Amino acid sequence: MRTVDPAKHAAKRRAILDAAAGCFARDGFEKTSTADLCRAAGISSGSLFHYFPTKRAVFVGIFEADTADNDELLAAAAELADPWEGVLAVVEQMTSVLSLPGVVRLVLEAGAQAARDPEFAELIRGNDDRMRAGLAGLVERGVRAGRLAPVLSSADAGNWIVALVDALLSRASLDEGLDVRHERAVLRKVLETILVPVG
Amino acid sequence: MRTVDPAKHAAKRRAILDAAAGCFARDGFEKTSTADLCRAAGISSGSLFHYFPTKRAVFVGIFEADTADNDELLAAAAELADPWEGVLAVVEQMTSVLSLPGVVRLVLEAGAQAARDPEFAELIRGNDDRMRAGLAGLVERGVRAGRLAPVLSSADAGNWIVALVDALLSRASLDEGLDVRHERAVLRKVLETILVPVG
DNA sequence: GTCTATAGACGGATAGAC
DNA sequence: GTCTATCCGTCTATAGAC
Repeated sequence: MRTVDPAKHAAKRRAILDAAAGCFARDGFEKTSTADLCRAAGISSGSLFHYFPTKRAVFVGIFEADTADNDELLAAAAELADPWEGVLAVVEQMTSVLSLPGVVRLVLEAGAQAARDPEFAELIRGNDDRMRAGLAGLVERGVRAGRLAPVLSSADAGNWIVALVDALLSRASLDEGLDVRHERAVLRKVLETILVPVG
Repeated sequence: MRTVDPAKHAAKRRAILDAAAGCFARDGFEKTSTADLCRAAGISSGSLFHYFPTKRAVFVGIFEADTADNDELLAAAAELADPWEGVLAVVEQMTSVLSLPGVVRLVLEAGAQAARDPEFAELIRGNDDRMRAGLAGLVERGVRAGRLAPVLSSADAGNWIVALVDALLSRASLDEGLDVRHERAVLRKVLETILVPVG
């Protein structure tokens, strides 16, 4: 008999990843034990290692899921008529997690882990690269349409938009009382100064 | 002993911190064992715990030492006649560690640790605050002298200069092959666009 | 004999993987 | 639940300066 239901398998996997994300965000990768993961997901240790070969695989799995989300976001932005609006939409979405401390911490943890896990770093960098390329494309379109007159090349602009968002995230994680609304406004001002929307 | 030699004690402490910084940068806080620290510093566990009560205290000690360094840097910059040059000097110094992968990784690790160690976060944030305030002061002086015409308030400018540098650091940690020279040039261009040096 | 500095063994606890 | 490995920090012991 076929005891394998792929949909159910994927759903369980996702449920484990969701529970694990909370653990990793709260305690970090190293200090999260596999027992913690089992408890959070409400499963046995046998079950955990059925779905993932190692603790690391659980952590990596969380960020593999991000790739698709980012592509969606960029595709949606690319469909907007105004590239400047597209840039703003992407930035807004990227900074929307500022109100979710767990996500910010998870990003921090990913950065630290990537520093000593080259394979994982490649995954993270791949995600970032897509984001940078997508934003660079939006800027380039804006330039061609005469909508943007950036002081940087499109490629540099894409890179630094992502960098600015990252900087805001990391500061938010350190400064609990940060005025998110204000900083987002300043970020927008900086973007305007660099990208120079026209018309 | 009456004859405690404070200089010798401080020197040994510093030597341990230096050795530890390498370990923490390479392996992270959690994965660095106290035995690793002892090996790196060439001392015994008894000695290590004579100078520091816990492993965490060693880690924290590394960043406590930074406070003084930053203050020095800001003081030196404040003495320059031209505030814009002062800003550039500070930024140059802050980004000089880009070629030292160890330092970059240590910064990453600090961010991750701060996310779950409020007391340590306060130390890091304190260091950052001084930096932000110092830069804001430089910008403010530039404005009063008619040397700068920034598109942001001085306080916001100080905040975002630090953010820009942080952004560059975090990107460098992920992307080994980053063209540091180019990115520093772009950073300078961005600073010029935001701060608008006049004359 | 008191104090600092050093060394290194050891214990109780906990981890990951199965 | 098992099994092996590892870890942090304590504890005891030794050496020398006063």
